[in-house]
Amino acid sequence: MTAAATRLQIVEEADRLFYEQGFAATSLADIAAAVRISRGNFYYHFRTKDEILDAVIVRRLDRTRAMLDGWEAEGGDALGRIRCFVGMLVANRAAIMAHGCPVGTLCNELAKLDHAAQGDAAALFTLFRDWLARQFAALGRGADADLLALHLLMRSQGVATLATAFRDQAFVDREVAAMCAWAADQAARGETRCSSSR
Amino acid sequence: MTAAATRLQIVEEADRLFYEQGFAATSLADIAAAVRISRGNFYYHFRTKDEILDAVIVRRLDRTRAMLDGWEAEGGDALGRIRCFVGMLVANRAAIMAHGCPVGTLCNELAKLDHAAQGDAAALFTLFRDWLARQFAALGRGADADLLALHLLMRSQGVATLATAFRDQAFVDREVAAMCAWAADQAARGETRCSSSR
DNA sequence: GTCTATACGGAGATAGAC
DNA sequence: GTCTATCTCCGTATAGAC
Repeated sequence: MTAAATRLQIVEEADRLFYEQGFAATSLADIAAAVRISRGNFYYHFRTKDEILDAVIVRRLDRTRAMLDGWEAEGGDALGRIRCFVGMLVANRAAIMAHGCPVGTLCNELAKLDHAAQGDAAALFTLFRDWLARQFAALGRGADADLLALHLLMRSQGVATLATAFRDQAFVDREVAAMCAWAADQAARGETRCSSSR
Repeated sequence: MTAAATRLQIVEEADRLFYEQGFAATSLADIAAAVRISRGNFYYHFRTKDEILDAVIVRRLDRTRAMLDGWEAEGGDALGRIRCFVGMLVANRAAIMAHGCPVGTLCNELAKLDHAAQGDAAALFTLFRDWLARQFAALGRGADADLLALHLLMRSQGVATLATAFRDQAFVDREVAAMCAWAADQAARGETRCSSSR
């Protein structure tokens, strides 16, 4: 096995386990068992557990950027792209009901640990925030695009937290529909403003 | 020191530390140091760490009930009582930006640990949910009072999570104002339905 | 690159003196 | 009731053979 391949596997399994069990509750032994290497080998690739966390966050940032770029490339309109974002809650419903939102729960955990990587994890939110703001701007809501982005991000986080606590699929579906309706309404207001300013 | 007094102090300090640092990250040594007892003494009052968690949740349930009863007794209308709920986000803003919502973060952590007390922690949410539903019912929204309650609870959770990640006071204040406006709008719809059905 | 063996500290929990 | 001393296990991390 090449060093890069093993390293990648470690990061992949760590990513999954940190999400499912949390960062602190996941031991290096857990990760080593998942990758099927010895605990000792581990330290050839990373010096500390925190270094793995950094690598996991970098991986998540990369994959999130790729996902957002993919939605952008699909060729729909901005409202359709916003629906892609909201659709994550449906696509990952089962995982979210079991383990919450990967971003929100990581940020919460690192905040409680007062961990140095707090800011890096929050950058994941910023990626979504800025991307959403660009979509709202494209809908003619440039003036408060960032506020609308934060609002939608906020609702997705609330849905994820309650979905985990209550394990209620119907609740998720209802709130997702409400978020889509809200987004469409915001888009309509953007249109109105355009035509009224002509 | 009487047994009851020491026990109470343990639960109080554990409550605070579980909130600030998380359940798993708080050691019995941390709690013992805060209460200024030895680690050994600890086991005179509780057999396991999980038993302390149970006691902390019971305490939180009791205090939450008392708080909700207090808002009920203050004598305002249902809309005012809903504003009391939303106002928690402002009153506890600093703590929430540092450690998140006590209920949401506990539920998230216990879900990841697949902990037996998951359901007990979720009962804290149910307390707020049912209380809010009663307020919406009083506003003439009996038909979808529970859905409205869940929606408001959802938004409060989303605000708490993003407040922790971004540490943005202005965001909290804006969303709180939006929640109050939304609640007033829901109340108005309740009124309308009443008058139109006359 | 990967392994085994091990050091070392801190966790939860117990025993028994006072 | 509270203490000190101790047990055992598991965590991260290191050393050195292969």
